[in-house]
Amino acid sequence: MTTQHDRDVATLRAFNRVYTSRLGLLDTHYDGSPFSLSEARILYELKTRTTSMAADIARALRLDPAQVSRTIKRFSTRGLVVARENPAHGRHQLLSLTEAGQTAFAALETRTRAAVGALIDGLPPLQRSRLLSAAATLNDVFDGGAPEVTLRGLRPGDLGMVIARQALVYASEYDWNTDYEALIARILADFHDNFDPLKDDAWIAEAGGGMAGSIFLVRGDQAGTAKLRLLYVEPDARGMGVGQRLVETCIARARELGYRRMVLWTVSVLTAARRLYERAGFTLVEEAPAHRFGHDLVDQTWALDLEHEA
Amino acid sequence: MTTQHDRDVATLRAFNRVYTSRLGLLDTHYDGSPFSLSEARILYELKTRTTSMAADIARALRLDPAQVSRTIKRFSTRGLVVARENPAHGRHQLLSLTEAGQTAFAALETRTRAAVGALIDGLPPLQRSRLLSAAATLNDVFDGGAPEVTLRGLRPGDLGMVIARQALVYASEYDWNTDYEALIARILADFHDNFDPLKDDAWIAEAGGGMAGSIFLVRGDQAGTAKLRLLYVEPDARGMGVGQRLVETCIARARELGYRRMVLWTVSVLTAARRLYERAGFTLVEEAPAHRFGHDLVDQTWALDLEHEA
DNA sequence: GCTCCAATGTTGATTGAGTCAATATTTCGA
DNA sequence: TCGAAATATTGACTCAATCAACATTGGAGC
Repeated sequence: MTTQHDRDVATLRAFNRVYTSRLGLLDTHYDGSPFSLSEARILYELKTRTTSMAADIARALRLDPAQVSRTIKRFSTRGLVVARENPAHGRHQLLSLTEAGQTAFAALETRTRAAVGALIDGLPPLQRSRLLSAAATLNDVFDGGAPEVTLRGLRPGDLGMVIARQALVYASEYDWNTDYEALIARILADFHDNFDPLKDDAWIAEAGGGMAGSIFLVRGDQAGTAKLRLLYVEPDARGMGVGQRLVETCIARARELGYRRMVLWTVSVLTAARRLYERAGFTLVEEAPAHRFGHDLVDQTWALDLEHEA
Repeated sequence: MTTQHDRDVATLRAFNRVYTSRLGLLDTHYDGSPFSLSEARILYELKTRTTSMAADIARALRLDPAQVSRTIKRFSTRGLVVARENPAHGRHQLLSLTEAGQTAFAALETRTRAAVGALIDGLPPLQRSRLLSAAATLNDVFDGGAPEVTLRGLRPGDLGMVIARQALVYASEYDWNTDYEALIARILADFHDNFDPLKDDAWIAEAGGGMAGSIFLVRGDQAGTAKLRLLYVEPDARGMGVGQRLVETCIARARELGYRRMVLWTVSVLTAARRLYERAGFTLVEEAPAHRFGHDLVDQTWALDLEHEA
């Protein structure tokens, strides 16, 4: 039996093979280029970090200091690099490109850009955009550090994404049918059409360039009562405090807008959400069985007094 | 000034650098492994293509025949590979792994899988899923051949994706406001709630694992009249015949369901869609200016007689 | 039949990549 | 002040990569 983990490993290994055979040539020794791949990488480091030690380059590129030393020596004899003494530290030497080195680098850049450009241009638009968005994602995953969670207001496409993600996730996790999707589509259409900036609000949580969650604040049926609606956290973003931030932000805004009470409707199977509500001070005020989304569920109403809480 | 193309090239080159420094070690010479990266690649080819010539391997891996020859020779002396004469062709030799070769390969596989698995497990869930989906996309872009366009029925999440993509694309291309998003959210909620399999239908076009377009068939106000709604083609998938296939499929289904006439509502700025309608035989029956989605647009109604056409 | 050509596989030669070990030098902290 | 750690270099070695030369074989074309 193959687990998801096995399949993930296979995917990544296949990617590795594809990369080595199809893309690896991207940086390799173009016909007639005076630089090998390794030399080009070192040259790139010399250019970007204007003054640097050989040891810095070795660390950045995970190369052996011996190899860097020899490469720098070759560059020196070719007149591409000069090593100045560091007055502040006798053992460090400051490497920098000469005029000739700058010129050689520029020529290499031009050639590389042209080659990469040709590869991109050779792809049909769909493939190109898929390639580039995947490449950008990988850059961010490996170079972007820990993904930061940010909250923002609604933008075009957000309503649809909220509908799509919730419908898909609850269909796969709880086997809910598409009644749920239609329900939230209508809720969000109403939210937009009745939107009053003094009574309503909404937030999208973003992490790593994608949606990580969402929450909506809507006026309730009675004056002074707000409704918290459609709290959602992406499965992959769980455990990052996204839900708590959304709930807290929503409650704080409700207070700002002068609401005295907040209610929300949910169903009992959504246990992760339940914990968030409890933590925020909500209490369960009503429960009733209901047949929804193809299942026998238990409707719940939770409420929070906004006046007599911290 | 930097064009989009320049940025794309930079993205891909950054990806290349990130890959070489962060992921390149994936296949490299694990401590104590008896195989170098190049040897491991050749071993992999020997395993997967059960019998093969050295020349095949050289072509597959874009290696020099000389290098393959020498590597195979090393493998032979280590007892990992045997070369049998090809009775059909005296110059070709059939290479295959010995028992020892199979064992060595299996050990290498185990070690590699463990290393890749450790890398995956070391990532937080969000990063992991982003990495894997990007890797899968790249595999498909480079190994999957031309993306095939397929049509399918609705699944959970589709309504939301249709809303999200149309809202986002028309906002960026025509600067429409979010009224449009709310409008189609309501249209699709109604579509779901009133759905009758004998009168309504919907299709999602897929290409390369993502949505490439969509179209909806809905019963009209008058008996015998169908409405074509929400035709949409992803910008990246334009020019692939997606729109035409959607329209043709929709019309064919309308005929099947016994409709005698088909109408559609659109606005005049959607010129690409207009061409599709004309091509399918629709004729413009009504035009009226209207202020919609934050702009002065021209509403259009098109109609197609389903009885007296091919 | 024959010749020419292309493909296959091998070997030699050379340069660079990659790794390990040893060493000289310098700085910095205990 | 001493020793640890970092920097830079050199030697030694194996493999990767590339080019050139060459022998061998099968097949296309005559």
